[in-house]
Amino acid sequence: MDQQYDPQKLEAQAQQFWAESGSFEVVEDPQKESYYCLSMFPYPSGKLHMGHVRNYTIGDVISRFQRMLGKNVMQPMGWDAFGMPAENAAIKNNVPPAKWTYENIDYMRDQLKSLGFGYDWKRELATCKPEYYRWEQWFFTRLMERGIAYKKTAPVNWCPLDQTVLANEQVIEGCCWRCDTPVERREIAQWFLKITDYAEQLLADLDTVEWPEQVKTMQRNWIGRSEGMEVEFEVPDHESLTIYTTRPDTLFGATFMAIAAEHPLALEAAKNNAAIAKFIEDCKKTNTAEAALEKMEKLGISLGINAINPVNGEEIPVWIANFVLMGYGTGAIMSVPAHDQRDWEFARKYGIEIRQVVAPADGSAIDLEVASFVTKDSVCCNSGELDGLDFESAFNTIADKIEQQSKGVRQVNYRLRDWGVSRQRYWGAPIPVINCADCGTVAVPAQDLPVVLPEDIEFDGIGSPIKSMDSFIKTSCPSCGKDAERETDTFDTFMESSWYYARFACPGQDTAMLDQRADYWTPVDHYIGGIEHAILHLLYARFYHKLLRDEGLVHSDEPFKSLLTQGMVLKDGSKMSKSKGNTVDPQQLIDRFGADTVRLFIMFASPPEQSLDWSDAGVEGAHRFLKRLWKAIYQHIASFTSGVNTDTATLNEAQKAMRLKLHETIKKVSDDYSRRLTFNTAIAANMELLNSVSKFDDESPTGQSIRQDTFENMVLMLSPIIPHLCHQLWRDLGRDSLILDQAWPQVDEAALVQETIEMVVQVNGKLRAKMQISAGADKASCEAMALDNEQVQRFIDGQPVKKIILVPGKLVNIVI
RNA sequence: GCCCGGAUGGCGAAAUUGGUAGACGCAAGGGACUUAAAAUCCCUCGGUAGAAAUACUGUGCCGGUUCGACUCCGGCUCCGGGCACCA
Repeated sequence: MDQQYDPQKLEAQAQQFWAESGSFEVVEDPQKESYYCLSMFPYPSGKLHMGHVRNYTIGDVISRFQRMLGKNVMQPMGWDAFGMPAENAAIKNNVPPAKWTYENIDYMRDQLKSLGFGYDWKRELATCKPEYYRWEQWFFTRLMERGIAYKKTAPVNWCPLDQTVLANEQVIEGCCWRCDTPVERREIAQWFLKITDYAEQLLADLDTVEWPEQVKTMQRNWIGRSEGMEVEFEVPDHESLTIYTTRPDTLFGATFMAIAAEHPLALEAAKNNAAIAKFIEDCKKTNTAEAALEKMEKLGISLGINAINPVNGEEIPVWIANFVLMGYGTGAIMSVPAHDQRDWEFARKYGIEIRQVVAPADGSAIDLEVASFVTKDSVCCNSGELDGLDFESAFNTIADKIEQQSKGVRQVNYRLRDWGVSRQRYWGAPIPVINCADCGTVAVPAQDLPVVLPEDIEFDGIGSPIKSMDSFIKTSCPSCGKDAERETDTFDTFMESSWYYARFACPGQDTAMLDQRADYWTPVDHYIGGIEHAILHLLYARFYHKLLRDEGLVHSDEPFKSLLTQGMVLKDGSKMSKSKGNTVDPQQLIDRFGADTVRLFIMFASPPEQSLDWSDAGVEGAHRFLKRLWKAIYQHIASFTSGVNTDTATLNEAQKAMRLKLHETIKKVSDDYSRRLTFNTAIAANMELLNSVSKFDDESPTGQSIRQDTFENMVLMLSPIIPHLCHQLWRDLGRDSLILDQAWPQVDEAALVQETIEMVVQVNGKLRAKMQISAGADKASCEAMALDNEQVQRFIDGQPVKKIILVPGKLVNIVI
């Protein structure tokens, strides 16, 4: 064993050993319990950032720990390789997106290897490769057949100068990022997947997964199930207006109707009213992002026509309002300003009546001059036969009546909208559709797949190059054989990331999307990734898994059994990003301190779900611990001769205390690794253990054996986090087995038994004394000893004791 | 705007089921070793008062429940994440 800890040398050796022995290559083994540990694959942006290092270290620690529990662990890695940054880089550096992407992948793969992650590299995939996306294209054609994929118009951000579609992130304060032209909203035909058909399942199955409650709540809110009614309002001389409301109990309070700018009734009115046409035109000049829509000023214009309220026959005016969207519900609402805040603001602005029709159930007063009153804990008033009824009774009474009169129906609605998968961009998987003048949209037949994205292109950034590439576009109709054109839109990159986890199980499969190996490995046992993916990616992947199931390709309902959402990596209180200039390059730290130091610090600095504030000084602290550990073991083996021999019957007090500390640590650390996933406290416990064993200077054969046993267990416990160092130390401790294949340490319950314990004594809940008492002491003797304590007597000061609360083994609280 | 989180010493954090607030580490200060520095080792380290023992006080703010609250409840403030074409 070297006297000095030399991470560069030792890490290179360990990594070479793992690569040469194929230590992390796995195959299906029905005899062993499988464990699929997956970290969200990276976008190959150039080089690893600290968020990646954190994500992949967490996954690697869990994988190595599960392997020590005897499971058949699969941990793959790949590349989420399509997306806009490659296009941006292409413009900036004048290099084709494909070349840029492949070079980044090569560089980042080396970085991952230098961090010692235990990936099965034989399973590596990149989503931009035709052998990957061909199955996505094939699956899409299956979804077209099943009616899950369909085409409809939807709004996009449009730059009128560049004549191109913009992503939300390319719209800066309402203007095009490239030419600063004000952006417009434009309706174009796009492909959608009917995720709304699966809304109920996506909601219900959330109860079956072990995910953070926070994420489940976010998904529930996103799906947004609501029970309400569609109600029809007659409009004299026009088609009637159907609205959706979750509050039919407030129908008597409707004082106007509001419809979307794209609503047929609005478009009809615009034909002979210039002011209305102008207003509709203005509505198009807003961003399509929800945040922008919600923050903009509420504006409207009256159509000058009235609708008839079916509950009381009242005529109320119809307005166009910019906060009503055609894509939600029916594109029309009834407005009850007294009991909806948006309606309230709108009514105040345009001087519309605010009529209270429900009051707080607890009888408290409300002030409609200040704000609307919206809770469902309410009682009806000013509402005819509904007066005095609570929300539920009023809902049912009015719903029954409206349904009897055929003026509306009960309706469950979801906030969730169908998934728009078309992107008007170049660097993505081509949508496998051919547009024929006679046959319409025709799916590309399976034998003609993949539709390969041309990679050798000139990219100017203004529009996708394949949109003007005849060699790509011109083809013949698979149905009638006549000249036809390919679809030039590509898929949303969430399509690729929605099924990669299943494809990892089936490397080399080139005749099918998935095979039976997917059933051995999926669902993923543990999925690890950023909290920023809590809704979109995780919801789409859940949806896709159900689609795969319904196609018979997998046989489970959910893709990810348990989920760990890691927090952000921050520097000086804000997220590390290039734009803020506060990034720390992991590579420099790896080169300087070694991968183990980086892994240790990142796992020690905070628990995985919390944000992590980067500290360069903390890294040095982590490095110091590794040097201390090395030195302690070096000194130990210099004098250690005997084998491990701990005859526990004859131990002295210090020896018993050392074994107690070791087994307390094993117990705590096992719980931290398996149940709590708090690796920071697992590391802290091992630091304490090192501090204890360093003070344990018993050089007797028994003492040495206890020290050897302690070090062996410490190295085992730390090996998932600092695998290179532990790989070496295990051998230096005289073990010729491979630490990777060692079993996780076992707690010796006998070592945990103590004769005396410390109890805390409180007077009126305040800590006043501590006492040593025999572990088996009964209630009475605990109380007697506590009352007898001098310090306690001082605080009781002769006052009568009202009661004594005893928490066994912990504390006595004397109440006076 | 809507949804979801978070806030504990100079800093990162710990306190797992309502039961000793600050484990572990960083930084800082003092000391040992050294010609010197680095490295290493030892000591101190929430605040106030005190030589000390110790006392009081302290977990973003205001209030509540409880023998007992960082932990539970109600109301705020500030910070972070997501909001459907960033991944």
